[in-house]
Amino acid sequence: MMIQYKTKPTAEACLASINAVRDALYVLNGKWKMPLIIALVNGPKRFKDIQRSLQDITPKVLSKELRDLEMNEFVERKVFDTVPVTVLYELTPYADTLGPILEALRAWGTEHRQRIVESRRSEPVAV
Amino acid sequence: MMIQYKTKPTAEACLASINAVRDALYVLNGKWKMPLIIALVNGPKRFKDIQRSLQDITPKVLSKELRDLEMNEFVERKVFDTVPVTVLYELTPYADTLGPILEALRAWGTEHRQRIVESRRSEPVAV
DNA sequence: CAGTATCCCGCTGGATACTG
DNA sequence: CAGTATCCAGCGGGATACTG
Repeated sequence: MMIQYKTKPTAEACLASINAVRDALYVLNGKWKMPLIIALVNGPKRFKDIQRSLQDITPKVLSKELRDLEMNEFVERKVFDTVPVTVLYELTPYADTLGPILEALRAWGTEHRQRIVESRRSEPVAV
Repeated sequence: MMIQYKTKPTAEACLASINAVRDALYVLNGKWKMPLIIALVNGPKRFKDIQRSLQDITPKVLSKELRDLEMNEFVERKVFDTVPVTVLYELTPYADTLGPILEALRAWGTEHRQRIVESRRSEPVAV
């Protein structure tokens, strides 16, 4: 059984789970948000450094994703008055509450990749 | 700290985490896949019943999502030779490995909704 | 460095209607 | 019931170029 219920699962409990997951996905949607948060786990980073961490994200998209994360209070933007200007992006304490989600995704993704690789190995080679 | 590392986190470990999460998101992407899986947690369901569980999903989209989940071996489609035909969709054991992800999303989504509701309460009412 | 400005393509996914 | 067919809007998101 996937989700452990204290009591026998009712249709209402199931619906509540579905809606809770939809709420979560609503703010974590898209290709980049969760990887981006992970990129900031080890401490604040600059715009360009995040771009490097995420490999092939374009500045437009990164900018938009960072704004989204700011609006949802996952990320704080800090500007330093240097020349040229320095900007740091830092996770908020609220972002830390995403820990279990990210860890579960990381663990599963690792296993999943392994599974794919192994199934490829046992298949006839397609040329 | 969001993700617990056995040793001091290196840039490589961070990159590995990012890629693992990206792998996971690749097969779980979109608005419906995870809610759909939850809808099947309590046992196999028929097409129409899934549609009802997910409220406003259209048959076209549901059909496509189910095919995607079948391809990734999360769901098995079983046809029964009744009149009219009966089709059941059932989770595979592999879908069960998603348990921690879904539970983490459910728990976080529940808290998050609560947080939003509370912050709304303390704000001036916008008319 | 830290972004913005344009352009644009493809996919997601909704509306509606129809079929075996 | 269990879908498919068509049509279509929106936007996620990439490419490229440019700015303070």
